[in-house]
Amino acid sequence: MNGQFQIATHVLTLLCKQPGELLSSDYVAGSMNVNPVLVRKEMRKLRACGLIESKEGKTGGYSLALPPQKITFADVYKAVKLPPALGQAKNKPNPACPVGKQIGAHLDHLADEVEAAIIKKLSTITIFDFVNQFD
Amino acid sequence: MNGQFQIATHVLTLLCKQPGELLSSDYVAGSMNVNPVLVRKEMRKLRACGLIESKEGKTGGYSLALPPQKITFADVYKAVKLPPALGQAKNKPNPACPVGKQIGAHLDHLADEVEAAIIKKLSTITIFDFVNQFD
DNA sequence: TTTATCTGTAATAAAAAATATTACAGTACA
DNA sequence: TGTACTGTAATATTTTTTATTACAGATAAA
Repeated sequence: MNGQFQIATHVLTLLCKQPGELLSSDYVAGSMNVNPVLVRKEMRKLRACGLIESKEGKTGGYSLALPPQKITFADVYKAVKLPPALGQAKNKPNPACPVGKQIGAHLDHLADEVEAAIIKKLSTITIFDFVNQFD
Repeated sequence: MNGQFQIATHVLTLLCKQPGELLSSDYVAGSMNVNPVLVRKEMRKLRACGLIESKEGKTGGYSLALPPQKITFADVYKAVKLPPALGQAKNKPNPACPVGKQIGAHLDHLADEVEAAIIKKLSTITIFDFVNQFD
């Protein structure tokens, strides 16, 4: 189970709904029953990609760095860096086998195509679109 | 790390390259440095979806149930049943929060769209295409 | 200037998932 | 009847994810 994308999306949704306000990791974590440190870890990734900003110290917290119309889920997906959708083999196949020798490269190519398809789909949906679905 | 899709693809590739022969789980497992029981588990899924056939007893083993031109990676992906590409949250968000109350349904919808995009892409590539890439 | 409340980060523990191993019943062929 | 497979369960090991604890550093307010 991997809820990193969900954490990132939840925070971005809250930030989008409360523009101007700085939200703390404790507040967000409470709103989603998750540990505050996990929230801060995801926020680090989002900040590294320029999607959010953070302020330290008392009255510190997180805010959007871009208008929500400019943030797509492709940006979120890339920032969060989930494991590949098709998984990843742990063991090296037998190089003496003609199939084993080559299959790694072909599987990598297939995985790349799938990641590209995911990103293409996600790039069509912004945080703004997502939040507008809420009542 | 999840190598189930890779195991299934590796076996299907070997079966495609050696048509008519029955391959044993031990043979395949040795060719990819993986445990034979894992191979048999993946084969059960592929058989449940009608992609392969198996024969018990001495001289038993696995073979394709369809011509490789008829097997797409979408079939493989559905058979193997990987965890969702966007992950899945473990904890239920706070229902008292207006965002927490609704976000699950919206995230599910997004996940469905991504799975559909993956399957659409994978449905364009057959095992036959894949194996033809090999020297 | 001191205190309170945040972020940032590391270290460690606990929980969950994937893989490996062992074991053995059942099947089919020689 | 012995051999070599599949099918499957039970268990152990390894890996990954999540939770917890701890604390340094930053910033605002008392």
